[in-house]
Amino acid sequence: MKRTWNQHVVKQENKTLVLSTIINQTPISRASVAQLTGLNKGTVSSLVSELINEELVEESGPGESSGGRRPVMLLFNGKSGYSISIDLGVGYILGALTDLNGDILEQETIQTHANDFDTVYPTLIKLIERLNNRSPKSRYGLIGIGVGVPAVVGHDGEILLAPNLKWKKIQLKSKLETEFSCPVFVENEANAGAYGEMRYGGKHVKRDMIYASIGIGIGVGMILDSQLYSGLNGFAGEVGHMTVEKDGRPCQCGNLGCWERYASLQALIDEAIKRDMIAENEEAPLKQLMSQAKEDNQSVIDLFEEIGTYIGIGLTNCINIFNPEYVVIGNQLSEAEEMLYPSILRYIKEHAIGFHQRDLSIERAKLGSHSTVSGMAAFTIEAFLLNREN
Amino acid sequence: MKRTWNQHVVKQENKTLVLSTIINQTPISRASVAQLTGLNKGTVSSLVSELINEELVEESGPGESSGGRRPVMLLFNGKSGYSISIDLGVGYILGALTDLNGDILEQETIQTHANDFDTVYPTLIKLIERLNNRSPKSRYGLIGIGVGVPAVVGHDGEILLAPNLKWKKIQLKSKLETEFSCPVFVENEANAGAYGEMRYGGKHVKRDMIYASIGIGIGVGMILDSQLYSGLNGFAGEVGHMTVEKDGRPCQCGNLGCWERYASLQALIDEAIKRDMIAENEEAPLKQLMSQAKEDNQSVIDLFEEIGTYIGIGLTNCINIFNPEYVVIGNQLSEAEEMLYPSILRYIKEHAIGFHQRDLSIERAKLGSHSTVSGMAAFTIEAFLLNREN
DNA sequence: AAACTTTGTTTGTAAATTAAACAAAGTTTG
DNA sequence: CAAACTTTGTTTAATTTACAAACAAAGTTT
Repeated sequence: MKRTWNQHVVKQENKTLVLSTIINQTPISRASVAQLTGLNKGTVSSLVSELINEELVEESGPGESSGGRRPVMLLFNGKSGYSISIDLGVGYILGALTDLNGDILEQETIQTHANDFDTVYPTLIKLIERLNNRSPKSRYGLIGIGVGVPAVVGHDGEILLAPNLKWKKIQLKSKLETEFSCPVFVENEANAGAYGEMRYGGKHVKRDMIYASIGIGIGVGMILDSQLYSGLNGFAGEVGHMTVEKDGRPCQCGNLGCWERYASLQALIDEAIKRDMIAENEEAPLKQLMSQAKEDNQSVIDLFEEIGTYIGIGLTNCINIFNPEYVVIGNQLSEAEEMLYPSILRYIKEHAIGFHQRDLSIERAKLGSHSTVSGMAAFTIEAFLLNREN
Repeated sequence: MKRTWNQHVVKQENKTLVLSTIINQTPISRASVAQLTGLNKGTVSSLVSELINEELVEESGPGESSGGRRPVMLLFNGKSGYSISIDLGVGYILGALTDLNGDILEQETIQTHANDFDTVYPTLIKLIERLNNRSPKSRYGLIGIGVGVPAVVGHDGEILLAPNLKWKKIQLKSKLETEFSCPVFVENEANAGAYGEMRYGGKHVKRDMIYASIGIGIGVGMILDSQLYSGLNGFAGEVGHMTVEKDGRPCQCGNLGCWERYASLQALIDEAIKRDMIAENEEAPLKQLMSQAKEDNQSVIDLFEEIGTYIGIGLTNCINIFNPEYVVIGNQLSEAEEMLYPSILRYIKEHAIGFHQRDLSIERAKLGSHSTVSGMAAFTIEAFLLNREN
């Protein structure tokens, strides 16, 4: 007979609750799980034994007694499956093989010279195949593939527009699903970065967070109430095109005075060229400028301060609008932390609403260049763990 | 014996589901409820009979047959309880008595001349008492009181700061709860307005919406995924203090170039005085200016266009950030629709990201000056209907 | 008028949680 | 050091709830 739908849902939810409690509080005893979740000890016991059968949970040795029988500690088994995550950037592809803990086991970066899809796609396929071949044997094998792209991505995983890659309307998700017969997730790179920083970027989960991905362009991922917010069509967060100066510099997007034109890596490069600090075809412009600043070149230092101030302006807007707990700065420009942060922090301190500064932290991305890849891994893993029909 | 928690929750959720289906699709038969919710016919029958006992649902006559036995139509009974909602503004208090449908049965506006709490509070109490006395007899009586204030309100209902009222740290919620022994809800006026427009402002519920309350100041309420977003400490949405011009006009908040300094009613008045269009102590400045504009006073028309353009700048930022389905403009300045909208729409059309314009509508608040009051009613009613322990 | 349809109720069953008893393995205390 | 207490984890019986299926009621169609 078919399962009675709602009872089934209750069980599934409780099982998921038990599993995520074990993941978050590992190692933990059955008794503590029961106390934390509010479920009955018996219920926890039976659900845990199912999870052990499914190889998602393991018993480790006995723990410390607290005045009675010693508890049997439970561990989440992150080795029962693997995910492959890709950070598909402009000029590079970063691929990573992770276990279900999100820990990176293998990784590979490829420098790309052409960005057109027909060149990139075969490279991508081969990269995924190589990573997959290097994955250890496991019960569930490859549980999914996640790809982060600097693009406007629809809710259905379609790449609608990637200006810097010059891509338009590409069904990457369904192509990869056909190729590898496993679930595929495609997301905006800043959204993925935000999620990665929330999940793996610190001791405790961050409920309300703004992740500013400041590279060639600026993207912002928003975590609101512990959930990624992505708007009606799945392409919110184009905060880079927020007006910060009326009748300001023209932007490709058609607007004037966009934040991105003042506070991105591209803006830094453009200004540096204009001011004869670097050559137009400089290979590593950011490194060049950073070393000049370290050599006390005052005009370069001033330029960094200018850019920092503009970053501060945009972040202040975000803070006033969202009142987040954390602001996390990631992607390439965050490498110039030393030169930029003082002016960023100064602007925010002087201009953001006082209330909103009370519980606010501003940090550099803890995962460095792996924010996006880790976020995509988290999406993939959670989709697998939370939506199992079992 | 105590209820087994999770089974209880399932039943409660299903009952709530049945009830909201009846509310949203009224009139509807048991069979249709079963089909819409996916619940079994028997389950629906038993839940409906409980709801009828609780006087929340009524049977009306038989409906149209569709080739078989005629269905018994079910109606939501909005008369089994009443809520009182208050829009506590600067210079006025608007109070309304509503039924559980959110329909306003009685209302009263009081013009206040002093805004200090010790003067306003007794007036407020008397207003609520008068409205309560006028309420019909009903099973549940006064199910709650909702108050919308132009203030930063904490999650616990404390008024932290209301600059225009010059209030600070006022425990309005607990005071009123002691006074009237019923649940009390205090919310920011723009948040309430957003919620009101979502619930009662049109045929279908709006999932992603920005409600801009443009009065003396500017507040913005955000509905994201059908939920009011209010940030970590419950005081997000101070979008009025978003920088739109670097090194621009100074604001009381301490920042420079805040949106509110360019696009609010106060900004309109300030500029009009500066340009000698109205006197400094003009009683109804907005009406004055509107009639001047209607008399083809070009410089006044230009001023409205300027303000409209600035409103457009801020709204464009919101659109680019949130990618909402609807932008709704409410509060006093929305009365000047005629003079402002062309320039607002023009700016947005020319500057917002194209993708985000695809499914976007920009509207004037459908509920006019009742957005806030209706939103507070919705909060109160839903808290009652959805959180009954029964 | 007989056959079919749709609505709504009733009845027996299956699934899942819970409480409570019990077993196991420590710790504390007199 | 043994008896008493504590904590952990399992087992069992009871309870709750939803569901499927049968049934009753009230139409429509042929």
